[in-house]
Amino acid sequence: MVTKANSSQLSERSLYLFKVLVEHFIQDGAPVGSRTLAKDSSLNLSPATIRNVMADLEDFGLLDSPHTSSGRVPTAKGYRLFVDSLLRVKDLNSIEVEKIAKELDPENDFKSLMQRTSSMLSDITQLAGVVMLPRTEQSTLQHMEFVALSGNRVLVILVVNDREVQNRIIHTSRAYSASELQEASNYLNEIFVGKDLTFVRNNILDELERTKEKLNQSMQTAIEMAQLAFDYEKSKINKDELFFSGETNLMDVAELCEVEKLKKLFNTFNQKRDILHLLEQAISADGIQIFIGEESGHDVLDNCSVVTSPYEVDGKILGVLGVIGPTRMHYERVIPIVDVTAKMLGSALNPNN
Amino acid sequence: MVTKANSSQLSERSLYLFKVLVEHFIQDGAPVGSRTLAKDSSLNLSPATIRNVMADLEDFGLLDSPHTSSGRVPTAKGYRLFVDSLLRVKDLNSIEVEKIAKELDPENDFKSLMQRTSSMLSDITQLAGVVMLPRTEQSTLQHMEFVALSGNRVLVILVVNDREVQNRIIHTSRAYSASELQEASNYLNEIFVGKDLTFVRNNILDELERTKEKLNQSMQTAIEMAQLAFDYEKSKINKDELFFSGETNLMDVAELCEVEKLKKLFNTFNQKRDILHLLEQAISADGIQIFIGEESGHDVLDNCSVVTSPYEVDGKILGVLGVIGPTRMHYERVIPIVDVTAKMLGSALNPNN
DNA sequence: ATTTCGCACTCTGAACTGGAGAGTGCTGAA
DNA sequence: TTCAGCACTCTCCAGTTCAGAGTGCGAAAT
Repeated sequence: MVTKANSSQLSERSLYLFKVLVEHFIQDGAPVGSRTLAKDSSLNLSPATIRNVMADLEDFGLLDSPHTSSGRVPTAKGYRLFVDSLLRVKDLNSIEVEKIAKELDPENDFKSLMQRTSSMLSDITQLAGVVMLPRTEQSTLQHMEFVALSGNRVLVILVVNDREVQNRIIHTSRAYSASELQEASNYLNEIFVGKDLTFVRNNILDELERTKEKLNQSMQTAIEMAQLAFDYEKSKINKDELFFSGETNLMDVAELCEVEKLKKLFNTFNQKRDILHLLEQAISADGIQIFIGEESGHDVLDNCSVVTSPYEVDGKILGVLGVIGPTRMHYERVIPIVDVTAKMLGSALNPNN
Repeated sequence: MVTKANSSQLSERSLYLFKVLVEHFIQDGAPVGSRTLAKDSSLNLSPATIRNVMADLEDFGLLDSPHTSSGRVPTAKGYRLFVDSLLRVKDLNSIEVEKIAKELDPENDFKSLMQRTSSMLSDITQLAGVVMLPRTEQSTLQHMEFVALSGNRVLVILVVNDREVQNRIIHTSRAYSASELQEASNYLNEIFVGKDLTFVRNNILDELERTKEKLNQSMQTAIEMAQLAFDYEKSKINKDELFFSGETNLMDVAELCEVEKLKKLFNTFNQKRDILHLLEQAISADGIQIFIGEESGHDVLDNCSVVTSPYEVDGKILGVLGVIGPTRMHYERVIPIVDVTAKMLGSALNPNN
């Protein structure tokens, strides 16, 4: 299968025309025909010439025609070329930067900051926004506290990693007084603060058993608390968190507006698993990463692209955020928005500012 | 406009036929014609007779025909009559009761219990499930704790109402040591535990100022903490919480499967406001409450019904849960499910069991 | 050698058609 | 009061047609 184009490279002109075509398609959503492209390109070429070029581009796998006689549409490979080499990213105007900055008020607590970031992303792009906070490999216990509730229940509060708070309620065999619990938590904090949570879970009982000789009331209490508190610990910790927003924006996208497709897409969002998996791939990337259509490996995202960027504090990557939309999205606008948002979220999360 | 029916009451037979019609329609979703109904009713009446009855029912506003020559469909008023007087609720089989019970494991903490309840509701009904935890008028402070974080930040943990935990991070003017914070929280707990949160917010500074004479380090710390911690308190507290599940199930419902309608519906879910408003109406109802179509007053819910029930602990209503689905839903199944779930959630939340 | 023109061809989508099927309302007879 | 008969209405579907947009290719023009 030798390609008809007589050079293995596409000419400057072909690439230019390809770029114009993609831009036109992104704007309109309708397949682009030779006549339209001839007018749009301001190259003073006739439709017939354009047709030849388009045939070449099709041979290169950059274009496709939905049927014998309709205009051309970019393929996934075409989009890839477009975003990699042809796209000129627009700068954000200051109003938009301002708007982003305002939403990312560092005063907010962690979760609502994530939530707001994702909602801001969807708002400003009119697509779906997503922010991931990945499972932290290392969870350092920073503080531990027990609060007595009614009915033999005790509230356990764990502060980990200088920011996260985890609560759970445990049922105990008897009621404990506030001072007993205070003593127990003092005791446990003394031993385990600064240790990794996995370590704590694995060693807490041994540790306490080992020092059994100086067994006293507060120790006994501590043992029961620790046992219960870390019992189903495993299920709660190490769980990625994902914040979505603006899923409904995707309902306006022509490519997706069949109910069946939408249902699959929304179910994928709700399950979170697949999206997490996708975003995890982006976490090691250096900056903006773009998954186009099938590239993501999830066929629900067939007509979708995902634009992501990791966000970091002090050079340490904390998570990934991004935007999910149709393959046919305004990359030149979405890319800088994701980029700026990632940087700003990073600095909003920096405690030293 | 005199009705053609010669009595102002519908006959026993008419009501029976109406019931059969509604059941048939709920099953099939297609308008029911006289022939079909004649067969279904096992009354040995000819289609022509049935037609007369149907005309009467239409005069009463219970039925409607989409166009001149198609079968009849129940109106909102018709559904109302159906669920109020005609419906015989099925008992749940023990397998389903078992399933519900298993999901509502009382070990779980508050939020995830709500979440699981709603997800279980949607799962078992194949509709959308919703659980509301309404704004608590009364928020009693049960415990208060400060944890030092890096970078002049302090984590404030408030335990209120014997179950809820609220966290926020405040930025302080200088770094505080753990023991300083411990002292401050001890001090504040001593004074304010058991008080209403609104009261605390309004009086905390005065209170501390009043006792200024014995001003010392821990007092000063306490003042700064309290000031910051309760500063934007108002925005966090008194916020209703709403847990949705299975919204995508509604995408299968024929009546709603236009993208435009779905979008409006999903946006309504996301905003939560309207749904909260609706559920708040149900909170004072004694048991199961059903909103049919337009009755809800929200026109996004035009083709939807909402079946709700409050759930309570020790006779005190805690919140409302329910199911949202098409008007054409299997009420005889959904109603007992909502009913049982509400009761079981109540008992799962009861600390004394 | 590239570009262009002309032409036959293909495919889509909207508009129209006719017939089958389901259902109705009404009238007059049982 | 019930029912059979009948004319009528409306929907839905399958064809058919037709304009419009676009293509590919060969031959002419530059």
